[in-house]
Amino acid sequence: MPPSRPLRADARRNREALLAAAREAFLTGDDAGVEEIARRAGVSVGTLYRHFETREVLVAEVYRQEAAELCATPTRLLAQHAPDEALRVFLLLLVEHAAVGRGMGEVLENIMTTDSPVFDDARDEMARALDELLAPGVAAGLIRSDVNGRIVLRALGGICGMRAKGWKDDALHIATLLYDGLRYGAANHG
Amino acid sequence: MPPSRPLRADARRNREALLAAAREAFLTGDDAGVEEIARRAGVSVGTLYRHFETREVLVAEVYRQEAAELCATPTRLLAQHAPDEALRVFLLLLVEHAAVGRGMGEVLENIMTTDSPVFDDARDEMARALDELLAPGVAAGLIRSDVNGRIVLRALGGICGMRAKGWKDDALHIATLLYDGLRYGAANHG
DNA sequence: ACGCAAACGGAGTCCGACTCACCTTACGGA
DNA sequence: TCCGTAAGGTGAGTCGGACTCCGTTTGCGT
Repeated sequence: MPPSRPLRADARRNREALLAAAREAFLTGDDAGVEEIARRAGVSVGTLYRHFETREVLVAEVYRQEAAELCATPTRLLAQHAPDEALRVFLLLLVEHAAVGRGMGEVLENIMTTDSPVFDDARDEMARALDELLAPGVAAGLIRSDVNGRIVLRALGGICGMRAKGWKDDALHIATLLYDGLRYGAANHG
Repeated sequence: MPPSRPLRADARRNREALLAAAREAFLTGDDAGVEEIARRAGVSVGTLYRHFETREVLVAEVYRQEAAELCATPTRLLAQHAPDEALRVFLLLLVEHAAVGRGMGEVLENIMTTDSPVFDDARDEMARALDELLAPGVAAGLIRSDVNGRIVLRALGGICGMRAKGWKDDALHIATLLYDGLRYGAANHG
């Protein structure tokens, strides 16, 4: 049920501006405070808090859109690759995605490693996308059957949260380890 | 070079008390602030900061001791198990260790996924311990050769940072995936 | 045009890490 | 044994960032 009454025009504009400013801030990882985000959006903190209960909710909202985009790729990958290869490509893609800005990685980590209801939507969506990616691999005996989207999601969380200097190479390396782990117990593995 | 002059008696006592209070607070995960830790140690914040530059340094110091204990186990495990089994047991042990208190997990995550010089000692020590554990497995063809302690450490970081409710089961599951990933490319794998 | 609910502004509160100017005390030397 | 002094301790205060509150402004239905 969408809000009983549509937003007033100025309110909708401000909401958009806030999301845009927040996206800019979070994805480039310049960890701006709420004050700064509001300023860049041309509104006051009060307005920011009218639209988003907490900073975290704003973060979640920004990221929900990114996640939606990411969640659309499994279908595309499955159309172009064998199930196991599609999974491998997706894992690497995720690391790339987290690498765009440090902010992104932190949000991904929060989505993946916490229970926070704020991220429920994004989490469910991504788990579903991963299930979609895993199922054909399992069916084909390329992927072990004792895993599901949620587990893979949680396993990826750690990778995305890495904050060390040479983290991207390490993350790719670890994604490969995880991928191989996912194939290890498969019917046709070897 | 240890401090040019030994600590005065009262200073040493207070330092001990602070470490004890901090250990208590961090390992039980009741995330106490510096004020509270100082209070429990029977000193003021000023004194806390005389001994530890920042809260993080205090955390690091508390954890260095835990890490040292953990780092001693690989040798013991190798004496009792085949190299690959020793590695498996160690990974599970680490999850148990992180489960003791939520605080511990967070510190482990920081050690593993950041570059913070504050944790250099603990990190080096743990990477060395893991190398010690990996080497015989690689030599025996049971573990793939393209990994090292640092990589495994970073991979584990994510697991330890998990804050969700049913995290421990998931963590064990993921540790298994990682373990299998580490065996996947081994000479004798299959 | 008018009224008013919806939305906005921004000074102010809260909270936790951290600082600093001043006070206290251990302890080595006379 | 007592003194000088530097090491050590104290806690009110600063700082920064998330969040709140209420007086003011404004879109929009009538």
